Amino acid sequence: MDIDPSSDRPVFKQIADYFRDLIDRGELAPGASLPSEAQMTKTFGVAGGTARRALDVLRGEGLVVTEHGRGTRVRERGPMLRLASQRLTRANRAAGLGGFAADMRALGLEYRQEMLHLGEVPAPRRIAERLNLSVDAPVFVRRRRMWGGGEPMQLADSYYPLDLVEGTPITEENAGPGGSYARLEERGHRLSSFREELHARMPSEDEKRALSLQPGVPVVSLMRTAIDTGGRAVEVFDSVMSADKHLFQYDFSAD
Amino acid sequence: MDIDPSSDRPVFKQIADYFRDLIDRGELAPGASLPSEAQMTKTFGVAGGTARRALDVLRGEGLVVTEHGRGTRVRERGPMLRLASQRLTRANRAAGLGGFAADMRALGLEYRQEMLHLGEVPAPRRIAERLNLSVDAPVFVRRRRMWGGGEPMQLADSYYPLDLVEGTPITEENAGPGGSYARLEERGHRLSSFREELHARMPSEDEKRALSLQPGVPVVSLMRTAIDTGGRAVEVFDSVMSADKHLFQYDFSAD
DNA sequence: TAGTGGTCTAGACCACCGC
DNA sequence: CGGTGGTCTAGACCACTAG
Repeated sequence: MDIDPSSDRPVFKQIADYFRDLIDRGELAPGASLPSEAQMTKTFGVAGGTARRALDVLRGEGLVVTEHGRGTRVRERGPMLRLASQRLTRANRAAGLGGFAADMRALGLEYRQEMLHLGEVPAPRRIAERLNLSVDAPVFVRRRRMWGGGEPMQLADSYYPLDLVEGTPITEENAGPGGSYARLEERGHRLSSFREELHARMPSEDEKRALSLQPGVPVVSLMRTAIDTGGRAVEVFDSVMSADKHLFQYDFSAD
Repeated sequence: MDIDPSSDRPVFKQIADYFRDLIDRGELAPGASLPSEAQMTKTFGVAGGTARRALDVLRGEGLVVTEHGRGTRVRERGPMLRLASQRLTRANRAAGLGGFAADMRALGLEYRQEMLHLGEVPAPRRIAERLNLSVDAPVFVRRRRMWGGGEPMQLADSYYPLDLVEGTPITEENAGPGGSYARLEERGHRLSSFREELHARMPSEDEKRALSLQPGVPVVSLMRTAIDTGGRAVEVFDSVMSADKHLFQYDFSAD
């Protein structure tokens, strides 16, 4: 409890250090309660604001979660979804499941998708670049929120050149068995390769809401471009998901 | 400047919203100064603590950086390093550069590595699992901090089974041309494949210091396992780097 | 209702920056 | 030196949770 007000290190950081240490060492197990702010003012001899700032630090690091009126607890971490590049092989697609559905099925979680938008939009720059179109050229987008195990798992926007999706179920809410990749292949665009680009950052306010993110949890943006055997980019899949719940695995040759 | 003290939304969040909006819309360009806290107390009619909390929010989101005595500015984002899986092909290794050195060379940044530790350590669980050893079995580690363009870029620990590195330059500060992968191949362990596992999270205090991370910037943990043609794991490369400065790209077949 | 967190104030004092 | 952020206090008032 060694808080030293005369130290160079600010008191609120010392208090944060104290609890971080307890958590790291497992003496405060996930789910365990931290003392209330009022308690801390007594045991550490500080004002309420100072106790509060210490907790702010831990919240910002994602170590604890606070519920108004109930107190502050050590965060419990759910299992992580391991997204391996093999999930997108033809064999897996042939099983009749789209990418995300297959992932969730593998984990035994029930799955559902919520369609947020379906229709033509002008291509944002990052999409246009990858589809080899000009910025603001019309593209077809399927914008949805994917749920797994009753929790929002990712925001996923799939973009397609218009000519590839007209008259296919890709423009409908249900893209059919095997997902939209299966539809593209039926239409003669046999998929040849994927490029995935990953980037982590803090979420925007909207993303925090849409994914029910705790404070202090980053998101991963995954952008996947699907290329057909003719070398044409036929889809850009642009998604955002909680970094907390996802781990990405890629296997590749050393040659 | 529409701050409404009677709104449900807390005043400090409204102030944060106001500046976030200016930044998003580009009206406050990277490098531009925000008003001082004292200024804000006047223009928004709030106490100092409230103005400060608004800035805390923006700092936590990584949108602004504050320098003591100098003020708060919109963060300037440096260029991102694109780490493509192709960087580890044999052709690139043959060019005589280790993985990181090649990346930095490609960007025209000068490069240097700082050795933090070189020697035997008991294998942590995550390493032992990947090298197929038991936990705490002795392994050889090269623990270093990589610098690029004068900034710390990553913390990188390479772990090796003891029998693979004894008597090789891998145990020395300079592993020689082509890096340790080249040494392993010379010793008859021709590399066959790599597995990379990525995961993003907020940094620990130590990582923040070692990588000079701004508040509100997540890190990416990249763990790479190198497999030789005999199917043996010959190295685990365990690294942590600023999410701000790195983007990861993987190309793989759709078959 | 008692206990918890959430917001806000007014002011003190210190530390760092740049002129 | 004046201006900037950084820490801390003491207290008011509100909102949510649970018994």
